[in-house]
Amino acid sequence: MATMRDVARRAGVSSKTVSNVLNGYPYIKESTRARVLAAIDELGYQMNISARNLRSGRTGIIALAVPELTLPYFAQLCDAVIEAAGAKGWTVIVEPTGGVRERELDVLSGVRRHLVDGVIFSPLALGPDEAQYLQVDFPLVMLGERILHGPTDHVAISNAEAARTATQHLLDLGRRRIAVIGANPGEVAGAATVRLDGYLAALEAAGIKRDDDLILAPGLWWHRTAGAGAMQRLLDAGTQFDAVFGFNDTLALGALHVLLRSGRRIPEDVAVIGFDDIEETRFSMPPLTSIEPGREQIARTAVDLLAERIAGKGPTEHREIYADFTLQVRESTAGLPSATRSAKTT
Amino acid sequence: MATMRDVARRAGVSSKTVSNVLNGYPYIKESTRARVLAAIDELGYQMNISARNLRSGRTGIIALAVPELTLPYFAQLCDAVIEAAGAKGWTVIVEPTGGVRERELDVLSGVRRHLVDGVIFSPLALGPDEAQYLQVDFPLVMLGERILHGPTDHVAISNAEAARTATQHLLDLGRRRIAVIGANPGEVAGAATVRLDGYLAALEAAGIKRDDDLILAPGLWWHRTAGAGAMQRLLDAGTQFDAVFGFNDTLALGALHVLLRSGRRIPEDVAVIGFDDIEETRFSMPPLTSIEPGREQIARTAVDLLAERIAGKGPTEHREIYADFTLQVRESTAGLPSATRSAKTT
DNA sequence: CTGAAAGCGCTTACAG
DNA sequence: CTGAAAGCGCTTACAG
Repeated sequence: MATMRDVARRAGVSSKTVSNVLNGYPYIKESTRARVLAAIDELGYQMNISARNLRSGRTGIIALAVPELTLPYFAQLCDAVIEAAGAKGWTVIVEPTGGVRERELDVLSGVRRHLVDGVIFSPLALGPDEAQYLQVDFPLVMLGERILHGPTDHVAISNAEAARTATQHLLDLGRRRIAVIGANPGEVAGAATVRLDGYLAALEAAGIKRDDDLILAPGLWWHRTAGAGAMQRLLDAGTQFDAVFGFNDTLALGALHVLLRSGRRIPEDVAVIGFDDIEETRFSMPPLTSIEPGREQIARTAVDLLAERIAGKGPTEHREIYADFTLQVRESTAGLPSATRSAKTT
Repeated sequence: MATMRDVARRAGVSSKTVSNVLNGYPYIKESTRARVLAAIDELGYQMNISARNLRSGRTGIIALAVPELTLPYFAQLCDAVIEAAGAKGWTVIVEPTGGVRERELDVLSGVRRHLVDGVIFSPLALGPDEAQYLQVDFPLVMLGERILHGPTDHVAISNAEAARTATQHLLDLGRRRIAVIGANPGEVAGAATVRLDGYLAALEAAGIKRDDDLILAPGLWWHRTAGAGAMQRLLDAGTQFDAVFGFNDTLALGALHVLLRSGRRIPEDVAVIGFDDIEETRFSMPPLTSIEPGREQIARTAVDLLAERIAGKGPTEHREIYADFTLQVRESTAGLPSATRSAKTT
């Protein structure tokens, strides 16, 4: 494989000049640049990123660590981050941790520190007691709710407010027995806790008493199957309810499935709302009302903050940005008289 | 940040000895090893992977390049490859290409050649005329149908046979007007072409003439919305049909949505079948019959083949492995009298 | 079982 | 506008 030195020799210059050409250094005679580029082309030269990295510390690569790609929220988040980073000329490597503690610590331990310029990290296993691990010597931007107010920049969903809005939407429709799927007993911090707070706040403001029978814990992984299981337990218990709030869309879609199986009419008997606004919400029957959490904004902001830190800019203190959410009303709560339903996709 | 030399100094040895300890070299006095490990611990030393890489060429990292994570098939494939690679002690970096030609060429050009020990690559933009680009000087395993019989190891779905099985399943149910969504006119090779071949073969065997009105092209990206659009066009055209075969599950689910909107009963009026067996198939109403393409096997085989190539083993000639598929019959084709429908999730 | 020397392929800092 | 020297932090090849 050709090295920079080979290119230099062929072009009749020093390797410094080749390096200058490749790095866009402006003060190069046009004829020199042309000769260098020709030599690069002829030799099929590709720079060795490890070597450049070893010397300069830069790689042009950032890492995005998330729990699991099978959860649509994270898959869509990845695509959005890749998009935002690409606009800045960066490559993203995605590092799924499986929500495994050890692999999440790896992200922070710096094992791959030298491969990337910075890291965007959405933890699942690590919690609020472990903020000390975030004290790292590389640019790091945190996502999610597991560790708030840590020592780094942080981009988060306005979870409590969004959950309150979702609950209020159901209350506005006249629902009073609203089940939630997503509680995580024992969790001190995390999306589950914060969203539950928002739910409870809305109930309290409406003068409705908390009923623990309506608060369901589907487990750590918010897949469809967990939502289906939780809903089945609620039905089996015979608890009365007229609405369901899934703390993410896959939980809500799993619950919706079980409700339809049981013969409930949606939303007449039970209104259903989710959270994340994944693509699939538009295609369930009926389409699922959801909270759009500001995914694009989260991705863009995380990349922007990281870019500043990598450039050594930004304020000394860490920043906490909360993205803007939107309630997306669809038929799973709003309903439509079936006569006016269109065959067109909403 | 501490270097190997710092560790060596602290332990009173040479950096070679530190290197030996870290790389599991067996012939080290136990007391020496203990001193080195203690020094590593005290200094919080982390090896610089770029430096090791520059010298040795090994990184312990493999790249997986796929079009887009928002497509559930690829998200689930990623998780499966990460799992299979992790069992071998490898880290995976995921490189979404967006199906953009230039970024797919980047994967092969070696820009990041020095960051990874090998690459697993599922192209979308690159096609059969471009097999020459696969002639690279690093271990590469190809996935998908875009470039068959290239110069590298290849793992593929038994697409034609699987599509034939899916079509035969519909024929066995007595369906005769089977629409397909997923054709890609102008494509010379790819999943669309091969699956269409399988469909046509099944029809021919059953003595049914091809009807181009039933062959729908949803575009390059097989998202739900593309499936919905294609189905809407079919309905608008007034073409009669009694079954739909979506070339992937998201196309089928988009079509299913439009069919339900239009008031069709599934499967009584129209039977629907997909391809990929994504998690969501179990939660649509009705649940979607699909082809499980052997995802786990594909992931495991791709990693195994790559491991052999990285180790410099394996036969000189390239290998082509076809994964085993399974037809997963669910209610979108089989139906169930509603009386016997259980509230349980299948 | 361990060490001293050389070098992987770049970029930095300094000249000119 | 361009070059010669040094060095980033490891591992290889060779001694002992």
